[in-house]
Amino acid sequence: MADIETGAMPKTFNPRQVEQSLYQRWLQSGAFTPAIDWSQRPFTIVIPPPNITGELHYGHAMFVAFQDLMIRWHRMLGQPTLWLPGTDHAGIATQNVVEAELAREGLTRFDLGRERFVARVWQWKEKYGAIINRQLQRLGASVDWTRERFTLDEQLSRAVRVAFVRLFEKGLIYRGNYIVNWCPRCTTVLSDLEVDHEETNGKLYYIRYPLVPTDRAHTDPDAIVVATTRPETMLGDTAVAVNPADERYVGLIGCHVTLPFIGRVLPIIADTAVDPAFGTGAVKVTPAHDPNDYEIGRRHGLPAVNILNPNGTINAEGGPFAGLDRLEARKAVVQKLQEQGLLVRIEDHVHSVGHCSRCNDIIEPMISEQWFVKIKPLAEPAIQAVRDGRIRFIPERFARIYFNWMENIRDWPISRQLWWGHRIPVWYCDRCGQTIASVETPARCPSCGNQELRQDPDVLDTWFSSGLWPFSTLGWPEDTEDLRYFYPTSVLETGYDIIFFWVARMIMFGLEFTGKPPFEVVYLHGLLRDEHGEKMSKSKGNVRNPLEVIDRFGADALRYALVTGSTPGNDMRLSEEKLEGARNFANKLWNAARFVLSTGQPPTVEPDPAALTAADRWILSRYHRTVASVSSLLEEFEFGEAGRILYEFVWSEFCDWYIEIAKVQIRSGDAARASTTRWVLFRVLDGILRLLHPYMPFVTEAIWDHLPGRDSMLIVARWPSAGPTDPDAERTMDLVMEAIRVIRNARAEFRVEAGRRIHAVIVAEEHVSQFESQRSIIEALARVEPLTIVSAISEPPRRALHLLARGIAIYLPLAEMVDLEVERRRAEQDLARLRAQIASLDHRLSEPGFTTKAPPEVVQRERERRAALAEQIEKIEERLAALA
RNA sequence: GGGCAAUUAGCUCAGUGGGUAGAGCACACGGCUUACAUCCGUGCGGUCGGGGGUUCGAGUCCCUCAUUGCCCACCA
Repeated sequence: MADIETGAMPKTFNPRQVEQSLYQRWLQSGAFTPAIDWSQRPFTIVIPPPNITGELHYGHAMFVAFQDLMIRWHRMLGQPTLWLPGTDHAGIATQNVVEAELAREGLTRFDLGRERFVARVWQWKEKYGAIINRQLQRLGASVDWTRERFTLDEQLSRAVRVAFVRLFEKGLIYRGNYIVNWCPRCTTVLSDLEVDHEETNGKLYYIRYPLVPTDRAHTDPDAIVVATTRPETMLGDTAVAVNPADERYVGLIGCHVTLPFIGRVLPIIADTAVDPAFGTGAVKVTPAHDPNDYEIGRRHGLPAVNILNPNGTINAEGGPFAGLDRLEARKAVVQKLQEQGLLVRIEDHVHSVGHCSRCNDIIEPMISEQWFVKIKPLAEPAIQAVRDGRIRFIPERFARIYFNWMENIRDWPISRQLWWGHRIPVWYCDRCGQTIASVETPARCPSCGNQELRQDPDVLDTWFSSGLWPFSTLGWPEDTEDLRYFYPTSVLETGYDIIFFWVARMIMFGLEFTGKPPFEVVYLHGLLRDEHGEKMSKSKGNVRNPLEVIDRFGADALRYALVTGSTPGNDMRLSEEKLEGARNFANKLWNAARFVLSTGQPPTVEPDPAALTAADRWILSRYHRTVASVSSLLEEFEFGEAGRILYEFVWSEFCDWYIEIAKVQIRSGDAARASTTRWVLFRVLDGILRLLHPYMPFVTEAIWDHLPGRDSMLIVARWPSAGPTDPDAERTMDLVMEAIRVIRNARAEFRVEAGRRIHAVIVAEEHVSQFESQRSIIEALARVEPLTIVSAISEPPRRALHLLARGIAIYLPLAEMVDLEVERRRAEQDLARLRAQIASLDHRLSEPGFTTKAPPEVVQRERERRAALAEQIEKIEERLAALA
């Protein structure tokens, strides 16, 4: 090998050898930390803070790939670029994993008590926070570690309290008794979003409620039958309802029944919410444990009897069933009903049952006193911001999903009966009954001076703090320089599954607290699925640690596969094959660089354009086109397409063609030509490294390291700008490459030994000089010798293969291989194909509307195609005549 | 009950101002051609889910149906 640095470059790219040290060098160079420069517009992304519940998985690698791509690209554009890292305390989720850990030690959180339990969770946070950061580093995330945040940091916690108090003082936070989703396992309230509904094969129980004796006299039946899927809730019934228009029951409205087991006397009421077609048309009403019944109860002033303890067991209201878990109570109630002859029948019934999204326990609707955010006043401006384009969703369709949710949004229960999270900044004075919301812990009650205040024991929904993330991380509520400079952020990149949980809340809070939309663009990637298309989840056991993949294929391969294998908003599967392909691409680039470096030092001065060959000018032209299209695709967030274009350019054009051509030019014996070729090789390689760096930061930086004369790292190199194209050179090379292709094709078809050189005649017509200038390239790449290039021939050679390249005739006199009969058949087949093409073109051109209505350039192009086809047909006909 | 996506080569997927269908993998044939066998060359392979419509022209726009997946919805 000729030399320079390639000695240090192994034959295959070894990511493990370079990744970690390159990351350290980036980090130490300070490239991740932007300098505030008010003369320039910054580019900012705040990381979607990973939950500290555990290690990162594949899905996280996805957001790293996209965000780091944008970040590195903008950094190369010269903008002050901030990617702010951090993690989320993830209230209920983290509390659950730590509780599960305790359970393995035979403990519950109550054994530790609140303080010790929270300390235990902090230990967990330290451990997993560190693991997550290590994983981000292995992925190559160029985040600014000097600005790392955690949602429970003191400053961010203060932001939470300030936000709460401001909403409270504005009357947008209230406390009240409403029916909510209750998870008995987590013993906390949940928002609607945290409840997963699953279709379940359940039962519909028909239960007889006896009429009170006084009512029995004037009616026919002595009981009314109701249907329910949750018979145990009958313990909390306070009425039976029928539809007022239901003739079966009109006579019973106003009568009373006796609730079995409990003995409570329940009125039979009329309410239009009752569907006469369902069940018996009579429904038991349990205002405390069913949202519908809650509404009915409100309309009719019914009492609500809560029959459940927080842990899901039946409380004293359940009489004989007190103490049983609700599901055991169901069985017991059914059995007792049966014994007493009150169970009419049981039907199979499919219905959806709410489950806790965190622990999967069955959710119980329950009346409970909670804190709520009055959401409509926040939602309206948030809808407006998207509607008027201040925030743009990519892909756009998600804006509709956002609107649909925001327009039907319900008040947000924000208190959680948990220990891990931001304590609600509200204190109660038990002496005078005052409720105090305060950023700082109040010393005494402002109205009665009582110093013994009791803080609300609950914590806030974890998404309350996440909603503040884009600005709390930059210093809000303080008016910091970071906040002024980097906020609003540029792009919010995340999965479409947390639009409601997170994106919507950030928009509402951002507008409410800062008066500005928190970001300009919401880019939503699809969810990562396994090779079988299954959603990845811990319970399915198909989650993979990205580090395992990085160890096998390299971080570049993982990132490239994630970014190019997907379309925004569409799910993707990641297969081994895709990862292999991406790894191979990194290796291809590595080896292209090894070749370029092996050619020796490039000239330091740009060569005279006149010294460039058509091939040189062609690859430079193609490179400039690539720069232009990659840049514009990135502007349009078409990351996958830009990645594919780069792949195509690097592999098919630069490696497969130009490098092969360069070998010929370098070995031509012409020192000047060899030198300009080296210049072109280095020039294009340099550009490729820059363009590819946001996709494959490690391999590109590693190669950059070997390039001569680099005094700074690629991470801070400038993004290239597109130079002029050279259509002339492109046309010439298109002809030459096509000629080489058809010759190769014929060689393969006729089984010419790969190494054998054969004679070829190109009838170049007016292109003689173009072919002549590329003679040595054609000879080498098509393996022809001697090569005869003529403008015309009087008589075509008889015993030769006749090929056409863009209408140019090429003859391969392969006397011993050519069977005239076979040749004739080939010619006839070609002719038939061309005639079919020309016929369809003629058809189009003759259609009345086409020539008049289609754009002139389209018509023109079709005419040219027709002319070219006609010319080819003519040549083949001549050839056939010659063969005859 | 609403809504959204997907349906393109054997497989996984691109195809984003409508203008002659692409890639990777797989497969077949031939190659260790001194950057790379994680490679090179050549080839095979698609009535773009069905039906209708708009248009000179539809994978691309509209309607409809089918299959699959997902989201939303207080289905006792």
